[in-house]
Amino acid sequence: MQNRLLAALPADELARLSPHLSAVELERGRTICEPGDRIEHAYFPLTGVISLMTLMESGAAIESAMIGPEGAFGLAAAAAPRLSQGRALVQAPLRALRIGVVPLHDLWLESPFLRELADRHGEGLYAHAAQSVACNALHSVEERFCRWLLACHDRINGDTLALTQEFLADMLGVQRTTVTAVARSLQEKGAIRYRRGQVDIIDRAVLEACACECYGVVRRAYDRLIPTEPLGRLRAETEVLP
Amino acid sequence: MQNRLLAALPADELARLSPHLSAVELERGRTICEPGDRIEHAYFPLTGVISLMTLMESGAAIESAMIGPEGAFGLAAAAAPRLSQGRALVQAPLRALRIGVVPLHDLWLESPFLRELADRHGEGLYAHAAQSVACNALHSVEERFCRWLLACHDRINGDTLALTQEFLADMLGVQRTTVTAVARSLQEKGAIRYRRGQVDIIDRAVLEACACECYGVVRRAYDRLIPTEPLGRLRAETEVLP
DNA sequence: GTGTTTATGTCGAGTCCTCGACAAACTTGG
DNA sequence: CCAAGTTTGTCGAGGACTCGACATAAACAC
Repeated sequence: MQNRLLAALPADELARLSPHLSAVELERGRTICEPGDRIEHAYFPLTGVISLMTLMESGAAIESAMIGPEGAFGLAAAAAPRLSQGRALVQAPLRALRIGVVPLHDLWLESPFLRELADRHGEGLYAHAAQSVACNALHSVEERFCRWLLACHDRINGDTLALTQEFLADMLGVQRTTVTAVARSLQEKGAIRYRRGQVDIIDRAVLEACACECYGVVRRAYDRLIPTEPLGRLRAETEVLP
Repeated sequence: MQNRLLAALPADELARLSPHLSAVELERGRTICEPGDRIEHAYFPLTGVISLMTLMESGAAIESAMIGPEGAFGLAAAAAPRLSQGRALVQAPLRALRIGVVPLHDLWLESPFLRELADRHGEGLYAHAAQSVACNALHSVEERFCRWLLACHDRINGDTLALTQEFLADMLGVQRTTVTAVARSLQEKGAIRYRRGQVDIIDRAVLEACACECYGVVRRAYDRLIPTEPLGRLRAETEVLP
């Protein structure tokens, strides 16, 4: 798997970035940023998931958006120093290319492509969060559970997610007992199999049938926003995309 | 009241923008953009509220963020042509300065201040949406109702909001009967008074006590992000802000 | 004023989810 | 193997909100 943002950069610009990119692997559960931390590096996932979490006074931490190989964490800091709004948490084991914000800023100054990609990525994150606002207001826990599994599955290699029900309950902002009930129901439907701390995706079709529209909406938004191949000279400046 | 983004621009740059700014007044209920529409103008509210709504297949339309004199609609289109993600709806009667995306883009090309403000504003919108994700998952309708009223109150002149309970129910993504019950409860507490199609804010302190933390969190996020006075030459590029 | 439309009030059954408590099963470390 | 910790299963009472249905009241058109 490769990173879609890096893949969208023209080859010569990617070559300029390369000397500053270093490969990192981060285990599940690691936090990249806490709220208010200054963003020091941008991460371009190759595989794995970074969850952007909103922290509440009660201690609850809920996922507001998800970043995988289709995007990057910290891209907003390419333009100017930024503090992290929420917590950035490694949700599924991460292989990523990392770059300091200073060299990233240097390329950002010179590359209209990178600037355009950063803007589009920001739009994608907003689209994800905005959809989740409505999703959390309107959809059942089962629908949201399936949506979340699918989004995660898209961003990892393999069909196995390492996570506890307790953890997932936090991400969705619901009780653990509710997650237990939903997980059992989905297992009976043949969509997943789970054991202690692990969920296997058995049948994506069933999951998609049980998920709300939000999964597809967000996925299509990213597909429109983030190209899958390098931007041509003209396209970046003229093509009308949301 | 004036627009905080315009107020944050250096005087000479604002002067360059001025010839292209035209004053507009839009009545409540008017839609500025539907999903997928190309954004043609940016709006800098002087007073009033633009709601960014997420539309669902069911026809439900839920507010994901709110724009008032602290921000602008369509600023993302300053960088490059953009399509509207959701519906932009005039929520409270709007007096705004409007500018075509073309002249806005021209200044954007030359002004690092405008670019920085646009980025920060995008961060603010994301913060608003991300907070709402958690809010909708965790907080009661009464808390969210109060939060919404306060946010709206901040952005208008006066203490009266023209809206029906049905409409507010849609915005919050709940049943109208639930809104009716909550409104009555708040009236009994002396926080508001309402009649057909109208809500008066009587006691902000009571509303704040009944609202969830999200109101303050989002407000402080905007206060950090969007300056209240013109950016100095150095500040825009160096000051560390989220 | 009259009739129509729109907004609000009310009621009750039903559902989804919460919240606390505790038991059972698995995992890990000594 | 045993003890400790963690994860999952289960139960039940209760609450918040849904959903449909219908009554009432205000605003508006004519």
